[in-house]
Amino acid sequence: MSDSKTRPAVMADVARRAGVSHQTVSRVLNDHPNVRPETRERVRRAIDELAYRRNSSARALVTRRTNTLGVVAFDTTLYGPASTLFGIEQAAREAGYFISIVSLKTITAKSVSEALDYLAEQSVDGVIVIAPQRTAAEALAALPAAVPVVAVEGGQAPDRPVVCVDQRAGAAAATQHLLDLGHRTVWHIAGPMDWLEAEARRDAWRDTLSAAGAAQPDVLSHGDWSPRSGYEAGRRLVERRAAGEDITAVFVANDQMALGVLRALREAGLDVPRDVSIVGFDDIPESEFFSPPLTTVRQDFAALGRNSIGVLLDQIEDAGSRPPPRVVVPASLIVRSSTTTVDGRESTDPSE
Amino acid sequence: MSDSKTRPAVMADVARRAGVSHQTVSRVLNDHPNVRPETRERVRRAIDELAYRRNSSARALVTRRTNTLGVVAFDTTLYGPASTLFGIEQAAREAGYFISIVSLKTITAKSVSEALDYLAEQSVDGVIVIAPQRTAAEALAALPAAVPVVAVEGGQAPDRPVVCVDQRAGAAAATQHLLDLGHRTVWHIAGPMDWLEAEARRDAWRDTLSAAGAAQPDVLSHGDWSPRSGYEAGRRLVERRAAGEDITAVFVANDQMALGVLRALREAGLDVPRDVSIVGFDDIPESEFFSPPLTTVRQDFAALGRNSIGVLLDQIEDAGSRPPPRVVVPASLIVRSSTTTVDGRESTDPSE
DNA sequence: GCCGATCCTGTGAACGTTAACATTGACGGA
DNA sequence: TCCGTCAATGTTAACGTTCACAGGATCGGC
Repeated sequence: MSDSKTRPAVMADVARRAGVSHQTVSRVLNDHPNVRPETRERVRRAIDELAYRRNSSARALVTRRTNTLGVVAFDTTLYGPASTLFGIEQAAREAGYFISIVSLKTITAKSVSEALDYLAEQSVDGVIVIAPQRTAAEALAALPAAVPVVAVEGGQAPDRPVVCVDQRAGAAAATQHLLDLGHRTVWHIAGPMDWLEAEARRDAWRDTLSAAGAAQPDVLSHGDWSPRSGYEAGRRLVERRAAGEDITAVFVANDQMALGVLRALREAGLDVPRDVSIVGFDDIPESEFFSPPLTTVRQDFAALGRNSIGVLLDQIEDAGSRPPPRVVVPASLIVRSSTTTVDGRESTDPSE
Repeated sequence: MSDSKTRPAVMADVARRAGVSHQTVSRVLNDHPNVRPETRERVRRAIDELAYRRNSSARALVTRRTNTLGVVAFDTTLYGPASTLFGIEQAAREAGYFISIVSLKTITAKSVSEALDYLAEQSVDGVIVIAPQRTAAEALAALPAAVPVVAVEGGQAPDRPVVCVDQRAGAAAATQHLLDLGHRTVWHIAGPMDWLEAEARRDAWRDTLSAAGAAQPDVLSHGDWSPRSGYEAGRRLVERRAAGEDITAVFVANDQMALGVLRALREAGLDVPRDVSIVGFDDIPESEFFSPPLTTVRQDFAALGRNSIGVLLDQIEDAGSRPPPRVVVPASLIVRSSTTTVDGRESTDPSE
């Protein structure tokens, strides 16, 4: 006789049990004010007794809101994207939204557009695109916005909201730190030029050197973020030093590549920081335990995620009324032992 | 006159434009065979012209299928979970399913149960729980299964399908590798004992020593997977060596901790692998560029993800008819330069 | 030329919720 | 006393699909 094995209870069942109409049940569910406390309580009890859960599809059908946000990401295996995603998910759940995710293997205009299509099919209420590459940012800018979209690290999309870390400030701090230590100039191992972050870091490095009146060497090498490419860049660095080039300080565009550089230098018998000072970018959990522990720039991914959700929800609330905001999250220099004064003393204190 | 600014087209609009009934449109959309090719084409054209997309909520309402799978994960910032998640997402999308994700900050019976509730509210068709901890696995086992669930790394849940990496085989290979190099015995730095993987690796390490007739030292230390905890374990190792203990080979439960160990050993003036051989577990991208490059065990996360989805879809198809499967994905030893023969020669070739 | 089978298409009714509007009392001021 | 207001509740109609069923062609076989 019990309904344990039959299909789950619906609103009408609850209504019957509580002796009210289904609409009253709906009102209780949606915290509508005009319900007598006593009635509300009765409905609540009926809901509990029947283990009723409202059907989200039916609700979405009539409200035209799925309460779901889409996220398009690229290589969520990397520390940065993974952390950003995590931050986004936390913030979304807190705001009562579900997160539906699409991870791209390759990032092209086509794949980005397909991902958005895919999410549109699920009728998400809004989309966050983690688009650190020029291709992705451009693809995004070109797309007609059927739903609200915010880009994370998405360059200067003219009329699209963007949330990003202050790459330039981070890179400037890294470069300035090395200059403050007395290095005549700072070399740079850059990330792939398709990446906006790589470009921003390189530009800020150049500008900082320029502002300090220091020599502006060419980019030593363009890596692909991987430790391997850092290793190769490191070997090139070693060669150029052997050829007489005066390289004492290097700003590497991310920590993983910095790891490869450290390894190449060690193999060549060079000591970090005595012979060469190294600064990375990202502050991955491993960086503190590299040999030596890496001076690097930390990005606040949690804030990035929170702000993305914040901006997106704003967009959803009042679609297109306000101008698209551009939110910048700070980055901070973390000084460890891979940097020292140019004369090779052990201290890492720039004031010494 | 155009409907560009009005609300999006629905099936009836398409039907009208194609001169058919809405039901025929539905048939075209669902690849129903009994539609004249010519009609089908006409409908297709109308769909394109109106940029029609079917409403997934309405569809879900009547089919009782959302085509969405839930994933409950813990700390998706770690390489392992992030990779697993990536694999799951790829496989799901290929199978035509959406992925809705919940990342837990803390993993308790309560938080797991809440996450499942949360996903149930979204009426997902099934759930994958990445539950590498005993707490999670037990919470999962205790929960009544409203929807099909598969556990990834979920221990021996008696009547719940489980997909996992062959931790034991991986750990055994690591230990045996060190024994084959001539080490009298192998020490172990374990992961947190709440984690099933940590336990499996430790047990397999013990069993391998036992089978080889080697001495079975106590676990050197229990870390928490972090480089820092590995560093601390490494210092303890150094102390015990200084106290005269004969420690020449260590199997560390993951790569990040192994990194910390490497650092502690280097600080103490010990050389890896000359003084101590180290094997890790996970093969994170950085491992190849540690100093020295780390011998480790690689897990096939992509296969893990694919299989999870496969098993889950099977469960959804015929709920509870077949016995819950247990799928094991292989792990493979990757030999690099952090291990060598006991007499300290440089070679890493066990046959030498 | 008829008949059943098969292919194609249309009609009407779900699915379970919320929105819009209607109804009922109770209350207070004129 | 009467009427307007407001709080509490009920009634009915969407929302946009798919499902079940019904019908009209078409075809092959006799």
